[in-house]
Amino acid sequence: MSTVPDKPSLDNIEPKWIGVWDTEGVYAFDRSATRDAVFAIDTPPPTVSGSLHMGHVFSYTHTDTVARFWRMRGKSVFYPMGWDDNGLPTERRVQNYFGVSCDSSVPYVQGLQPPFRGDPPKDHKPVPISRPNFIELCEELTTEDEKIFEDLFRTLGLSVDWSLLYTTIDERSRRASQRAFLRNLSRAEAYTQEAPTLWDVDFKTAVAQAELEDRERPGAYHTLAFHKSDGSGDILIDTTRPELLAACVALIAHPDDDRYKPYFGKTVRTPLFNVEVPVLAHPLAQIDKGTGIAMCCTFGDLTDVTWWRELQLPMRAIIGRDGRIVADAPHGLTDTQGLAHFESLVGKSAKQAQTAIAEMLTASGEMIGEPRAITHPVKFYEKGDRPLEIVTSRQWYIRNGGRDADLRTQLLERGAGLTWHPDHMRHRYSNWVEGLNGDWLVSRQRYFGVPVPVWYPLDANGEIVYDSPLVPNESQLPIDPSTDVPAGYTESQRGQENGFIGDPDVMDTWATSSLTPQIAGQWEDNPDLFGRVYPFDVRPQGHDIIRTWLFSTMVRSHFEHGQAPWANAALSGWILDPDRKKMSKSKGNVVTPIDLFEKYGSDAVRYWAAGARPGIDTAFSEDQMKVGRKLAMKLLNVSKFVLGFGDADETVAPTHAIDIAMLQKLGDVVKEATAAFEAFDYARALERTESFFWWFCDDYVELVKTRAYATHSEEGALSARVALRRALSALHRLFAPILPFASEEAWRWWQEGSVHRAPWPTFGDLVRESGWTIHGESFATTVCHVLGEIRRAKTEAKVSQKAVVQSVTITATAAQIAVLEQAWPDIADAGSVTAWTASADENAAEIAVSVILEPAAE
RNA sequence: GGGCGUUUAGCUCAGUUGGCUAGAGCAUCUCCCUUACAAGGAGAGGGUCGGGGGUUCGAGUCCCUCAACGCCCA
Repeated sequence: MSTVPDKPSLDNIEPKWIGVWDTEGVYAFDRSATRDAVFAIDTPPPTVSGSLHMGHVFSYTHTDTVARFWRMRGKSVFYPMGWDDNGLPTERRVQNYFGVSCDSSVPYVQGLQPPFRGDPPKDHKPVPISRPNFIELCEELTTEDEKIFEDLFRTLGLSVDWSLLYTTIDERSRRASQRAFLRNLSRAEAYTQEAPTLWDVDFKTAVAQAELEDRERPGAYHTLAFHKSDGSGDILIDTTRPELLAACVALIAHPDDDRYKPYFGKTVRTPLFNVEVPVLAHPLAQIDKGTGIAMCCTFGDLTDVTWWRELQLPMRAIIGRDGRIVADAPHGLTDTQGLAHFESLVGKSAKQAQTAIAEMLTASGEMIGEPRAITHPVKFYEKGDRPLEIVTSRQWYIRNGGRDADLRTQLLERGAGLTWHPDHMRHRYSNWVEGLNGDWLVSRQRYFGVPVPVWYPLDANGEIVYDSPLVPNESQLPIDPSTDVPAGYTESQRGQENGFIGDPDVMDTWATSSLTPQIAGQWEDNPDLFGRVYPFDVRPQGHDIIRTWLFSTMVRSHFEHGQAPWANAALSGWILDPDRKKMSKSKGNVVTPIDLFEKYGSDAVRYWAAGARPGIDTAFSEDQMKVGRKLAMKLLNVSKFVLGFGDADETVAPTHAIDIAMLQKLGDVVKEATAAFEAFDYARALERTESFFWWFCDDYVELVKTRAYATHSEEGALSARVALRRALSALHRLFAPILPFASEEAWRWWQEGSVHRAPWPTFGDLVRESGWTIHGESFATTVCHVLGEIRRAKTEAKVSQKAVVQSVTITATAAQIAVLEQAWPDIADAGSVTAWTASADENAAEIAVSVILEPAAE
């Protein structure tokens, strides 16, 4: 029995089916399924501090189609969602939304009311609040944002099991993050070290290599005269950072550079400050850059750090963590006039100091000529606005192969062992790992994050003993060392001599999100569950974060479990606007997903997303959404039509050749779509299904509809109805991963349960009978060619397709004529043909069709 | 500078191990209010497959080379 509405509609089918799916638990993960019966997805937790955009819709749809496919293939699909609310983006949003800033020195205020809730005026000065108050506001705002995200993902039709939801700041995540860190620490995979570190002077935090980006910036070469200590003249160097002159510790040239060979081992005196520094050789000096000899300062760039370390140079840091010149003159600066020069720079920003020092150098005659403007790449924190400085600080690191060739090789092998979709993305991984130049810096001097879970003893002088950190027992996790107390101490000993102090830092967001398989799989908290899902089947993500998220997840799993965290990595491309520019808020070309859902329906938006091949950048296209809506509507309409012929005995075998041909064609489509989905190529699966579907509607249904009405015989009608219903069932299921709403709508008119729990179709579902000898594809091609010629004749004569054809004359091979004879009654019905004649010609290149229309009635 | 990718119709893209006259959708044009669908249907026009060279009976597809664009890394 089927119940088909008179007027099928896509209106409001989203809330209708979302509700039913929830009630029926269609997407619930079966926790009793063994690992081999599970398909586990390591879903990317989106950052909730931004708005949802088309990029989310795009890539999450890709994953969802694959999830739905495997669910229909009988797998218990582990499809969790997480919200990445941990970290700097949230802090920033909270500052802007509430008009506050975090200040650890401010005391906690019970029931604090922030000055604003949204849109503080532009001239508002942030109100400093305590760290606990700040974190409360972070939690308040993320809770609101997460609700919006969930609604949107539900409307998109993601088949997520929402009971598996996690956030990267929740208790379970903090526990997993701290536990993994402590285990890294116990195995010496994590360590703390005081070292030069890339530092963002605005955010006042260290940043990791993976968060850097080069930006082309204007700069200027200043030519400075250093004075040979023996008084025999000057050596000229070019520098873009003269403000660091007081931090100069050496001049460095290439060992093969004949111009400077005579001076290696000798010393020069710096301009303005009159500090004696050595002239040294190092292969990183570039012979063809500037004058070929550079000043090494502590620190202007990463090359300076290398020189400083390898040549064992002294430290003369002059830039503070606020980006300004520090008050204390560096070691070695003793010259009275030099000290006066330095004094005039104290407190200036790097930029101000540069201007000031250029003036002084000009006055002293130690700058040769004018500064020459250039543009050059400068390192920035990817979220930052000012160039990074390098300051020395104590930080936590996790080894990642950047300083260890063996580990690097192991991690390269892990990456090589993944199946990448598309395959060429593997190069992004190996490229990055091969280029690592240091370990992974995980500590951040921020507030809203997972605390580094250690304390340090204080010695009798109140000095921190970094070498022997105090660690909590795993059963205590998660902890906050700023409020929790290490074993054997009392709160009163915090900060006291012979007492203890908590590590003040939090871990970088990636240090937690690198554990999403462990967090979602409830590692250690629920070993039974973890054993059923880990290692995961697939990590879907954007290709822009291979170096961060994908790689860091690999590192953690490699250390903790000795294996890759997943078998597959599926990379999504970018969304481009119709002008092929990357969509971004600043360009004002962002479209809100919710408006598109309302305008075209969720299925239509999914159709657009699923049309993009894996990993390929794709233009945003409302036109494609219109096509998707058309397709969804067509699916409803043809379903209504097919079901309108009434029930048919499903056990009857189709007898008419064209029916058999259609089923064989569809059987082949099922094979192709299945293979495509197995390879994560949802786009190919869609394309094959869709292309068949339009042929099915335009040609096959038109050919058989008259017969199916039982115009000629019950036997012929039954053959058509059985074939139509078999095909319809398979089509509903084939479209279900892409168009979950329309498929479900039509499926439930005549089937029990959800299409999303129905078994994925097989070739055998379509071709159940053995002994069919028809070649479906060529049979259908021959028949449809003739049908097409009849239609064309009518179009060219500018008459209705309903117009009666007096006669059709066909020249074709005997085999083709045999085909046409079998299908002729259907062709005649579809084309309103009265009579036909055929003559055999074995040499006919193609079927010749001559159509004579009946003269118009008038 | 190194790596990777892309280049096929006006636009967006398919084209799998080399194999019929290179395809689809959108857009354009023509026709048809046809009984599932007018938010529909039936048709048509439109291409030097980025350039050059090579392998082959045969190249959009394989090889070499050049170019443009994009991304990643240094």
